[in-house]
Amino acid sequence: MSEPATQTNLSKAALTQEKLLSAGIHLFSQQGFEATSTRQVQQLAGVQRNLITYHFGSKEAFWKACMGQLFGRISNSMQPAIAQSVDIEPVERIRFLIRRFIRASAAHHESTRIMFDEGRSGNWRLEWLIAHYAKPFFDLVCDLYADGGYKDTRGEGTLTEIQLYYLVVGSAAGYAMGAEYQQLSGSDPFDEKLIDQHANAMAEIITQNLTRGSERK
Amino acid sequence: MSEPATQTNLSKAALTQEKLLSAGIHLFSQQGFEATSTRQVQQLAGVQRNLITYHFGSKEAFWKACMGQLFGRISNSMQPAIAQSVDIEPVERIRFLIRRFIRASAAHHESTRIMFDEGRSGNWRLEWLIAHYAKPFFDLVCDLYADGGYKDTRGEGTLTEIQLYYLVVGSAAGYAMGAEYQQLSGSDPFDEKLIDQHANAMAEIITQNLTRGSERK
DNA sequence: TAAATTATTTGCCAAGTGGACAAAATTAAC
DNA sequence: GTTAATTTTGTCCACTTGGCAAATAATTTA
Repeated sequence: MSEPATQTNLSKAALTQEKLLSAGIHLFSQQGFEATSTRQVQQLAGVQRNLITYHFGSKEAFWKACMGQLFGRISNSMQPAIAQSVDIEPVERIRFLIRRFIRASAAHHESTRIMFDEGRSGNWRLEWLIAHYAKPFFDLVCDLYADGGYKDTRGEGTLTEIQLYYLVVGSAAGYAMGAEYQQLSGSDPFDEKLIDQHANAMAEIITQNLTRGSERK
Repeated sequence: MSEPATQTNLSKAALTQEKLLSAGIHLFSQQGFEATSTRQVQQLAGVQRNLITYHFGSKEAFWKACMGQLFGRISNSMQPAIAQSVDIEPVERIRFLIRRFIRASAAHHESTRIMFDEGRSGNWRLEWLIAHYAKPFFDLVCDLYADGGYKDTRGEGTLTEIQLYYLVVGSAAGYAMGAEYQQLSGSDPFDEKLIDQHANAMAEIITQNLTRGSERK
């Protein structure tokens, strides 16, 4: 009666968990961890009041489960692309991966909000996010940065690795701030054509700056 | 005894207000509006418990006062630069203003956090921020976008106005997320040299993409 | 089908919060 | 010295929250 369910459980319980995770991802990303109550999550999920404790043990464990699911989705989208593009010429590969990442940022805009929330002050959530998501992604950026020849021109008009990281991540801010985007521009941030345009432009902008840096040298 | 103080008041009361505003800006930007209590603000400010109500009337009015001060600082830094650069050649002016804005974003990184918080869902705070800050700034971006000749090449590898807006604003995400930046890169985001490098690189990147667009035409 | 395990529902609480009102006490102004 | 401005202290009360525990229901197993 008191043992948490395992992942191998079948439909009913698994469905409840899925509903909770979806609601949790949404609310944690919209309001942050502290401002989100488990009751709120359960209500949005349309399930009864104590099922988070039952299925996940605690609010903290539930948050980690939500993040695992959210960043797992992104990983599922990026990892194959990363692996399959190893043989492509570096600059073209960067272009490809940037486009891919921008589209993933739009599709999973909750992740941007989460990072914007938790990146401000150090706590156990930031630790978790860095270890499971930010650090691996930053390492990838560093690898691509080196492959693209950025390092040779450092310091002139070029970005450091971490600045490049935030340029890419930050450019997805519009997806995280749908309400503001909408009110400022009058257009829908999730319009597929606009997302593609954004993805293409970012790929151009960054590799272009990279290439120019090489030419300058 | 119950009338709020006017701005013309002298030192003692004015000092209390300043301390409250500084603490309020810090906490609102660090935790968001809902998660920040007036007691917390007063404690950080080192003043007694009911002075927010006394000096500002309510938490809501206090928030607006904080935002007025914060965005006023940015305005004080940007407006003269905008006015004094009207005669400079468009692309060079864009370069100049971008550098200026990036430095202001680093100096007043609270503003980025606030926008990242409030841009997510529409409420009276977003209304206020858009009317007093985001809209005027977005209009400026649109003007510069037009002056720079972006409009002629739209749709190829270039950004829309709103995408450009978020590219610039979002690239300052690193200043808003000091803890994450620090842990990822090991360096201090507020190092003056790094800020300058960032400002210069952003100016290069954007005008370069702009120029390339024109050449393509 | 009975027993056992898993899952959901409901009751409850102990503690804490938070903004605002009110009145006293202190300080400054005139 | 009287008046007004400012600070300090007291208090309220509705509301929230995470979690524990027990009751009920559903599902599985023997």
